[in-house]
Order: sequence, then C-alpha cells, then structure tokens
Amino acid sequence: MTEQHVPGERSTGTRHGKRPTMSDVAEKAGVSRALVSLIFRNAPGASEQTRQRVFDVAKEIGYRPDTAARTLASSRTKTLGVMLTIRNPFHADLVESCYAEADRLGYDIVLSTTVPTRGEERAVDALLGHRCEALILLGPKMSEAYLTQLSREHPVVAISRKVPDATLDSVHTAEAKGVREAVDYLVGEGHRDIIHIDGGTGPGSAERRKAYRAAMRKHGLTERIRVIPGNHTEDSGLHAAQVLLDEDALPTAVLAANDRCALGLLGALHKAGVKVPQEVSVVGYDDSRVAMLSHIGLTTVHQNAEELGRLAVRTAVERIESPDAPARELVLDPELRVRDTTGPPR
Amino acid sequence: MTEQHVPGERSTGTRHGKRPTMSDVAEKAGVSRALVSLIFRNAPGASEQTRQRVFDVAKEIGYRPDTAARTLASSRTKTLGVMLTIRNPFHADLVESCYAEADRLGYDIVLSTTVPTRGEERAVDALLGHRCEALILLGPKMSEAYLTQLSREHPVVAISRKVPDATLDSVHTAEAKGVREAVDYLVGEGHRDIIHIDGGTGPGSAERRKAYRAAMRKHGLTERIRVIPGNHTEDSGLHAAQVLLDEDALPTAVLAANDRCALGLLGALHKAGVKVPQEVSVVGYDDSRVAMLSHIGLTTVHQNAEELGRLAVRTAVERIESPDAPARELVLDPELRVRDTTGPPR
DNA sequence: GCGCTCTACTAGCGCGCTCTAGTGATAGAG
DNA sequence: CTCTATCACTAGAGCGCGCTAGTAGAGCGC
Repeated sequence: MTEQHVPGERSTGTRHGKRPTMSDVAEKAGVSRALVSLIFRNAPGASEQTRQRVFDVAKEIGYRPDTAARTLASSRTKTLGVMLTIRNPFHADLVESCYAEADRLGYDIVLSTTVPTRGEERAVDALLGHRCEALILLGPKMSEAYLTQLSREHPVVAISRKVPDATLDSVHTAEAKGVREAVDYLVGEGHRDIIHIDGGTGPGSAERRKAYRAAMRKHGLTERIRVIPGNHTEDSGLHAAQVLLDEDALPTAVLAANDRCALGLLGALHKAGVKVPQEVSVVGYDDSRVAMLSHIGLTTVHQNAEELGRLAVRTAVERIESPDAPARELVLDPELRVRDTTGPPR
Repeated sequence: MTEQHVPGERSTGTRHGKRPTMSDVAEKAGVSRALVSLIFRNAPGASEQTRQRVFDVAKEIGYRPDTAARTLASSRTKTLGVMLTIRNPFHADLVESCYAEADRLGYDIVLSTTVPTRGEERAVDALLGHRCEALILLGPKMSEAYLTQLSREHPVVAISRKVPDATLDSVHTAEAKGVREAVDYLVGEGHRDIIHIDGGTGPGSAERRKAYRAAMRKHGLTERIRVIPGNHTEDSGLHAAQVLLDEDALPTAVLAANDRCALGLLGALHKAGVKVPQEVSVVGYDDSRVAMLSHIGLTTVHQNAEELGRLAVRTAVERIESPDAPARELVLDPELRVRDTTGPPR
C-alpha cells in the first residue's frame, strides 16, 4: 500500500462548522421556527412567497432537517426497517422493490444487514433503535419464539418465511408448488435419481424438503429420496458436491436449496470435470438476477421478487394502520424457469 | 396470489403499547434516570449490583435505548454512513469488512443504497439526516463538483474513486497496475487483438481505460487498441457481446470493465456458442466473491475488498478526529488472478 | 474532632425538532 | 358595526436521552 498526501484546500470554507438548525433558517428568513418546521413538513399554512424564501435561505446556509430530532419529536416516523443479508443477491432484488413501493406510499426505509459478525438480533435492534414503525424481515432465520415475541411488540412482516399460527404477517411463495413443479419436470425428462440439498433451518427450507419428499413419493420414487443437509450459501453447494463426488455414482439430478447453493454446486462440479446438464442436471431456487446472467443459465424456480417486495411493504403499512387486524399470509405462485442446467439424464 | 387469515392471538399482551423509556426503567428499578443512562452508556459510576438490577428491569419491560434521542442529546453519534449500490456484489464484500472494522473502533454503521429510483444524492441526504460523522462512498458516480462540495462540509472517504487535487480521502487500488498486469499476461499468452469494454463514467474507469491504452502501446499494439463503451453492470457486457458478434471476427481477448460486465459478456458469448477461453479469453475486474464461485472461474484483477473496507473505516475515523489533516490517498496493489476464462488465443 | 478523597448516586438543562393552542389581521355576512 | 371565518403566522411544551454540576455518605489519616 502506498499513501499520498494531496495538497487540497483544507483550510477554506465552512469545514465542519456547527450544523445549521431550523432556528438559523428562521432567524435568517425573519420568521418563526415553527413556520420553518411547517414549511419543511409540506404542511399547509404558509404563503407561497414565504415558503420560497425559506427554502432559499435553507439552501444558502446548507440546512438539512435532522432526522433524529424529527423522529424524537413526532409520533410517526414514517419509517420501515428492512433486515437483509447483504451477500444474498435475491435480497438485493427484494430491497429494490421495497424502496419503490415505500416511495409510493410516502415511507422511508432504513436497512440493516446481517454480516458474519453481526447476527439477526443486532440487526433488528438497530432498526428498532431507529423507531421503525414496522419491520420487514428478508428470510429471517431467527427462532420462532423470538420472531413471535417480536411480532407481538411491533408490526412485523416476514418475507419467505412461513410461521404456523403466527401473529405476524408473511409474504412468500408457495414453496411446495415450486418444488413439485421442478420434480415433475425432472421426472418428465426421465430422471429418477433426484436428490435434494436442503436449506437447513433457512426460510422455506422445511416446506421445500417436505414437498420434495412428497413429490418423489407421488412418482413412486420413495426409495430414491435423498436429502443432503445444506444451507443457503454457495459453500453448501460446494460441500454437497464433495460428498457426491466421493461416492461411486452421481445422481442424475440435484435440486438445490437456492440459487446460491446451486452456483456453489455448479462451480465444484465444473472443477471436477462433470458436465452439466449432460451428466447431472441442476435446479436452483429464487431466480435472483444472477441466475439469469450467469453464463450458463440456471434452471430455477422463479420467485417474483418485485411482487414480494411490493406486497411486503403494503402489508407492513396496512399493519401499521390497523394493528389489530388478523395476521395475513400472502402466498405467490412460483414458476419453474427451465434454462440450460437441466436436460434428460445421461 | 392467495391470502389466508391466520387466527393468532392478536388481542393479548403488550401489542404496540407505548414504547418504554429510560424513566420507566428508572422508576421500576428505584433509581434516577441519570443512573440508568450512565449504565446503558457503559460509563463508570454505578455499582455492579445496581447495574445488574437495571439491566434486568430493562429486559423485563422490553426497554431499548432510542437512537434518535441518543443522537440528539449527544454531540457525538459515533456513526459512519456508508453509501452503496446494493446490486453490486463487490459492495457486499466491502460492507462486510466495513462493519468488522467499525465494530472494532466502536462505531455504528448506517447503510444507504442507491437503487434505480433513488440516486446518490438522496442516498447521501439520508445519511446526513442521520447525523453520520463521516461518509464512506462506495464507487460514487456523482459529479466531481458535488463530491468536492460534500467533502468540504463533512468528512468523506471515497472507495474506488480517485479525485485529483481532492479535499477528500480516497482508498482505491492502483487501477493502472491491475490493467497493465492483465494486458501483459494476455500478450504473454500470445494475444494481440485485445479489446477493452470500459466502465463509462464509473469509478476507476478512466484510469483503467488509460492504462489499457498505455499497455497496448507498450507492446506495440497501438493499432489494435479498441474500447467499447460500457458501464459497470451485466447489461454492458451483454451489449458489448452483441456488438462483437455482429462483426466479422471476434477479438481473441476482452478486458471487461468489472466482474459484472464480464459475467454479462460470458453469458451472451455462451448463448451464441462461443467457447471461452478457446475462442475468446475474458478478464474481469474486482474479484468479487461471485467471480470465484461462478462455475467457470473468472480470470480477474483482484482487489482486496477486506483491506479496502478496513482502510476506509480507519481513514474515516482518523478524519473525524483530525478534520484538518491533509487529505490522503491510500492505494492498494491489485493482483491478477488467473482462473479459467483465459488461455492462449485460437 | 477535622478535612480530605472516593464511590454511588441525583437534579436538571438542552439537543433540534413537531405539534397544539393560540394571536392578530383582513374579509365578508348580516 | 359586530360577528364569524380564514389566513399567515408564533409561543412554548415536550419527545427521550446525554451530560455537567452537584450531593450524601463512607472511609481514612492525623
């Protein structure tokens, strides 16, 4: 690493002077603080002329409303908290659509991500500290007890996680249906040795696992049922590949926990010289944008991220407005997207 | 979409009751509010016994410190604002390491992402509204004027963007060196028709473009120089592929603007039946974790995300502590990672 | 006894804003 | 001319906390 010192004009200007407040604007514009407040809140009760003058003064002295003070003073914060896992490309899709819908409904969004060193509880604490009016949790892995507790104290919407008899709203796709379609399709192509890498305790995993078993049974393939434990990261795909490659024979098709898992699996298979889909077919889950873009198009179960995000925000806002309405579960239909990682068995 | 109403136990419990405050805790614990404050700030001056009792009471009544009130009351917020583009996997890598370092230094982080409907200015406004003590901008595309202005008013650290004669700190890799290494390597493999898809106005693009030209010239390939305009998204790779495929002959190697661009390109080439690396070699830039995991390992110029994030946070904190120190430019060496998308020309 | 320090705590102001309850000025109705 | 309505604006309380200044009491040396 090298380090350079840039000359620059350090000593000039307003550098780090005290941040201007509403009072500064008021004084300079020759009006009361209350009026400035009113104008910045877009509330009626100020003449167009004054309004303009206040905005001009504000711009001139570089005033920005202070979110903290605003939050503290007002009963409403008009803020939604979104918990996500920044590594997850599908979450990126969801976040984008959340923003769009929140904008439409006049809400702000604050993000809080989990990272390896920062678990879901910390992420949630940060959001609640910001006085979010509702939480939107993207694929939460937290315990059911904690989730239930949380939803008793705050409006909570979970995306991609179904909680039986829950007190919280949830928005997700019909996991079972997606898996069933995938298995039906693979069987239709002639596969019989279809295994499943599951998502462990990840959101939706239990349903997918169950649906896989049911679908296999339906096709009379009960004895071929096999689940390799995994999770929702690339690593689990990699790991599953190692397990499979150590054995005598590969299955002809693999149903991965999600796209990330599928990508990890594909990477490892490719390194081992296994041809996809000639030797093994691979199906993902999510259809995050990367799946589409990867140079071999991944066959995957499409979840409508845009709609999921939109509905989650709508549901959150409705929940804020009527806290005691019964909990809702919104279920979208998934759709199998056949691309290039699947074909007839070898 | 289907909708279900879940019974749930809506009417019980503390649902949405007034949020408990420090006074509630104080009262219930039989101490003054000031003492509770002190305890929650981890400040010395309370007996271990009282401390424990206060924490117990707080937990019992579900008290959480209010970030807004805390921010408002204290001069310091100990908060760093990070602007990112959530779609960008490289940013995910950076954010993770920022968190780790901020944790170490006792700072909080608040995230603000750009999305298609929410530009950089809005993202920055949100951060400043939260009274962040410094801004860390991941690959900002904003105008130089705005950036300079911003850095005059607040501590700002830019990652992956170099601003000549700047008043702001920047942390980035030696773009030129990475590109030079890539070109040297390709030429060493026997390539002569090496083209570059550039990153438009994206961070680092100008330097990379310039370095590409210089490197080609150095190898006596001045006449083979060719730059296809692009940007830092998958789409630009796709688009460049279309341009190239429409022509009589493909180049033997392509230096993409970044990994995302390279992935788009690979996808399109694959669909067109062009073999990589047999017919065309492809080199990316960033080495975001996806590059590694993609089932064909992408040859790319590695940027040390962990170190970049770490240094950005350190620099931001140092800037907060000494606002008038000269601006610094921290430059890390990149490193070519040869994987599977490159080889000798056809 | 005195003054001293140290520990464990409390009183109360003010951060920048929102929001309710006003005030005064002008206009139109009766 | 009074009465009410409307408009443009203001006064001031208080949101939940941090923080400075202070106090009460215990312990200690002399």
